[in-house]
Amino acid sequence: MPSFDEILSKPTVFLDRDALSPNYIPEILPFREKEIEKIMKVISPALNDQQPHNLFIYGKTGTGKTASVKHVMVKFIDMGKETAKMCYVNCRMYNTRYRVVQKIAKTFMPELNKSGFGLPFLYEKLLKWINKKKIRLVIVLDEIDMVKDLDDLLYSLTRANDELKNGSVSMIGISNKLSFKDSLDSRSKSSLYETEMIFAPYTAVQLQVILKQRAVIGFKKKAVTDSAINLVAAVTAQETGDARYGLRLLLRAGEISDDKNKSKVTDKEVVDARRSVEEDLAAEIISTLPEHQQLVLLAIANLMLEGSRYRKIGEYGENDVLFSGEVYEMYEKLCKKYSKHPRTSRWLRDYLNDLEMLGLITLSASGRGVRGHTRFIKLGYPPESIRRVVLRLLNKPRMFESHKMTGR
DNA sequence: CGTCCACAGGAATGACGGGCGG
DNA sequence: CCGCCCGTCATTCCTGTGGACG
Repeated sequence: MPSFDEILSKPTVFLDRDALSPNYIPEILPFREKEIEKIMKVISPALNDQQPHNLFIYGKTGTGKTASVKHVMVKFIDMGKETAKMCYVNCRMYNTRYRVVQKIAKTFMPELNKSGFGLPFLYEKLLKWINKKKIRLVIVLDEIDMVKDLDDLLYSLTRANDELKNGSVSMIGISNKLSFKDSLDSRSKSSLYETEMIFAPYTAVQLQVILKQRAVIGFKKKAVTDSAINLVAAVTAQETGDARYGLRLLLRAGEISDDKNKSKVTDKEVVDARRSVEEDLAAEIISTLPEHQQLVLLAIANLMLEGSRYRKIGEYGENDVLFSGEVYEMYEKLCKKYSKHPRTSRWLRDYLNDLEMLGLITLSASGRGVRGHTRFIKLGYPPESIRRVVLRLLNKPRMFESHKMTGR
């Protein structure tokens, strides 16, 4: 049995692992100077007792949107202006109008930190506070496309400005989906898109610089070869250009070196790391999913592996697409196996949309119809990985929420 | 040409749980 | 403690779409 001391005294290539976390905000964000300046420009009126324009930021995952905004936020707060406030809301967690408003209200008025208050009550309280203190409030809505009743939320927040005699409310919306723009009604669209910014994906060369910057902080001197970093950058650029992916790859490569008691991270570790990172990313998302959604994923993965009832090879171009009907059948079968009560097929249709939002599956309209309206379903990750991950979660379950009633 | 199939997604409903005021 | 309000989630019911089929 090893002791903690033994484990901690093991040699390691790391200096500060936190620097490799996607949440780490470095002093300098390379290749985002212009973007940061623009964000500062947009919200600067708040520091001057004026109402800033709303801002919408679009860019693929891992292009530094959140990091840039948070960077600006730190500077904003450093100004120490009493009447200028910023509030960051991650809409993945606060995904309804109610939850968002509650989050904002409780950030500034901790005494409201409980549920049970009605939305109008919280809203009034918030307005009163802004009005009384003449606050210029800037709300950052990260992953704004996750909000289910976004139109209502935007309406409430814009309308606030009509009701306020003093102070104002502005928003910064951040999204990695362009398509969700269409689902907004035109009034909220025009208010949210007063100013618009686009973050382009990093190029391989830019990724190299970014990764090198983090590696210097995160790893011991000379612990990573230049060639390994370049490989990570190349692989990442080739995948999606998602800087987060690159960081994770680097971190995992370091862990592999430590496991093997090597003092250097080389190309070989990067290659090995690549295999496990993909599965990790999926596992992370899947583990936060409710049980029934996991079963749906398992159903899809099974069908992809075993072949589908309707599908004839190559019939609809891609030969690995599924219909929602067969997914539901398989899901019912799995429910039986795990003795859960299946939800209805109506529920499934809504949750397929949710899973698409998370990037776990892809839905595409069959268009000029296979069967009227039907969507093709594809997995965003290799089915073997998904199956492995879900089975692991299903069998050794639930440290949280285990007391929740499942059946009926 | 009408009907049916297989699906999409809107609206209404009801169970549930937290928190309030009395 | 009770009844009530509120938000959330799943179910039920329903209308709409468009190719296949008789």
